[in-house]
Amino acid sequence: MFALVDAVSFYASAEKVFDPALRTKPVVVLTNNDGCICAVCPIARKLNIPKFQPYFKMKDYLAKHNVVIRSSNYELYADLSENMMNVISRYCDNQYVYSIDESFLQFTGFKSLINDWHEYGHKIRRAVWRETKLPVGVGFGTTPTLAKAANHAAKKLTGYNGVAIIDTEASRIEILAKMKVTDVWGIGSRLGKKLKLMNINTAFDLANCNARDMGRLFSVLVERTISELNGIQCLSWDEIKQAKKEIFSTRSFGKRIENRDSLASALTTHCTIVARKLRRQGSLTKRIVIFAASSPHEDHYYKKSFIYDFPVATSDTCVLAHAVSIVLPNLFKSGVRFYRCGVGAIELESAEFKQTDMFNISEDKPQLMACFDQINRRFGQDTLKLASEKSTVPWQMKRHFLSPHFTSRWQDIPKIRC
DNA sequence: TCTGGGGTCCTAGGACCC
DNA sequence: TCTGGGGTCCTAGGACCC
Repeated sequence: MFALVDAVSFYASAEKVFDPALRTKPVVVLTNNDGCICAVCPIARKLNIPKFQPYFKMKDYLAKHNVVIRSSNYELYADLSENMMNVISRYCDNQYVYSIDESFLQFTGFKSLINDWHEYGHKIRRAVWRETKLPVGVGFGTTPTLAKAANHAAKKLTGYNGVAIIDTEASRIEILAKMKVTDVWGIGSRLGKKLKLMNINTAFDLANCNARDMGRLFSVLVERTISELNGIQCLSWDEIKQAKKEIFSTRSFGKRIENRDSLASALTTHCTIVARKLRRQGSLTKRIVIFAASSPHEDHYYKKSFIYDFPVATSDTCVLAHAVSIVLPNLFKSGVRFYRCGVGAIELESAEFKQTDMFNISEDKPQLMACFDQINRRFGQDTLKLASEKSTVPWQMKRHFLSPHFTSRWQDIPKIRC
């Protein structure tokens, strides 16, 4: 049995944790740079506010309905996520954190203790609410994809009230028949359109297709999804947990930049993020891509990327940053109003089995990096940085509606009056 | 005044090699 | 009469997720 536990519109719920006055109000949260709406709380959902619409297009509508707007406060969300995951981890013997607000659970050693999955799901919900004030949905299923489907039912379909279980043929059919095909994990809007032409509308319709045929028609992913919907497990626990094959850091700028130094400092910052993620995963990269672009919404779209190969795989921030300085003269073009840039590690290998070079030309300083990570983990991500990142950041994100840093800044810690 | 997220993986097609 | 393989690497673009 698998479970998927995730928060109800996590970012919006997170905003309500330390600001209880918001709990009865419609709240939406915007992406970086206040670009799009990325989280809509259940109250706001009733106003038919769509996700991933540009904010400026919805601005008037939100104002008209007195919707509370917040910029993404990732420092806060990361802390609340950690608290939430810790509580959940007590209820299983194997947890995989799949995204900031979702985790898959396995109960191998717990089975004898659980005689009622329904009651157990509610137990998890109550504990998370009691300890973190975050509402979660719990879905149980015999495959990861069915657990995802049950989770969808728990939160979106009427009558489930936060917990749903797919463990029998009847419960499987009941839930899948009520789900749109595009609500299935792995089926997006594009595939949804094509499936509709084939008269496949619900998750149950899809489950009844021949997996092999559909695999040939679309992709292996679709084939696996169909099998999983039929209770045939294709994604093993290890596969779910598999190390990432690519690691990217990209961002658009708060305002356009046109000078070379700013672009250099932004790219260096992306290097530090990518290198940090690599080290956390225990990976090294042999190859990175460095890119910069103007806005695709403007005329004269400029986009350029360079591949940089390292002689020896690395996860050293300084080595990655050096690659930026080499590539930059070819990437930067004066007159271009840069809108976005990024760095991606695209050929990863395990740090455990590092291939060294006969002449030992590696410039990695693993101990320095370990120290670097330790200090930044303890005192905040910006405590130590490369000089080339610069301290003044003209390209910083727009976050006009930011809530206080309740958990990560002394002066923002909530005060309780007795 | 101007404004449009961020991350990961897969596939198809071309180029090249033996 | 018609016919010619199989593997790897690279890249761009598509698709999905939250």
